[in-house]
Amino acid sequence: MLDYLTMSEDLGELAGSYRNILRQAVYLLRSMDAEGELSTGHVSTLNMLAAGPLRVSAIARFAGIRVPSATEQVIKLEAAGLVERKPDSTDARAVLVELTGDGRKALDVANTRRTAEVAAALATLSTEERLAVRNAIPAIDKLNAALRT
Amino acid sequence: MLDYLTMSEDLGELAGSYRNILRQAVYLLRSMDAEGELSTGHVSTLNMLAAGPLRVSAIARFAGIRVPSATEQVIKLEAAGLVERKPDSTDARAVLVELTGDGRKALDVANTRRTAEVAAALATLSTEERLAVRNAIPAIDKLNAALRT
DNA sequence: CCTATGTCAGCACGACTGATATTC
DNA sequence: CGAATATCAGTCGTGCTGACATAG
Repeated sequence: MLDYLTMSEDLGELAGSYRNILRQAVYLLRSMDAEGELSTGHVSTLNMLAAGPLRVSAIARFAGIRVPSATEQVIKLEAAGLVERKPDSTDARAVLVELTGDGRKALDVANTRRTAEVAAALATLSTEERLAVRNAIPAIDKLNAALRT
Repeated sequence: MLDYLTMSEDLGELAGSYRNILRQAVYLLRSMDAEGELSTGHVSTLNMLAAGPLRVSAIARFAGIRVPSATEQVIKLEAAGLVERKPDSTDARAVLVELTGDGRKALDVANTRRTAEVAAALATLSTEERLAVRNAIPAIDKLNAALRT
């Protein structure tokens, strides 16, 4: 009984800490936006396409946004010459969105810079702290998946 | 030399994983917005004020936004009756923003629901996974602070 | 006929820059 | 006078809902 109460208490406290971290993350991501480079949202979308073409509805699902919002993103990226829209030969309703060569280049530039920025911050941690972050990543992944439902 | 290369490689890999988690966090936070309740941004602002009154410029600094954006937030919260603006007796240029009783009540409701949501997700993890998350929080805090600069 | 896919139109929220008092 | 504080005006990005066309 005491154990149960203690654990509940800890869960709430841990949940509060985790909420704080989530909140920080939003501002962090935005602060990594740089002048004349891809925005965070565009980088996310292009990263999804790096593995291969996707339907607009699939982009929406993976990004956690509605289909019309995904359409809008795709239109902007197409106007910038970073993706192409092609018909799906197996389903005439669908549209396949594919990275262009320019898109892949721009994505590489953005990914390199952003990852370097995070790596530099990781370098300021102690070895133990880095280990703690590394060990938590699978659990955080699972946690995020649980929250998404 | 080999060690150095290996460590660099790991740093980049860890940085990429961390970027993935950051990206997820944005959508997670938004998905916790509920109908007829405070938005994520308002909850953040009110949480800052829970400890005591703050200047508009302090709110902007803590939230990582510009002063005009903070002013806008404060105006909306004031219109909703959740905060009050009072003059600073020590500096006539400044404005002190303070929680009202209604603001504290609304904040408690929102915090309780949001923390419960995260706690429920934490409950789906194993004890080891929860421990890994808990152990990583101080390091992630430090990491976020390093990225902010 | 009903569902799935994508687009368009119109709206809301929240950030930004630039300009403007007011006070230190 | 220059710097700091807050506000206002106007703009932009990005999400949403609702309506629609087209294809399965």
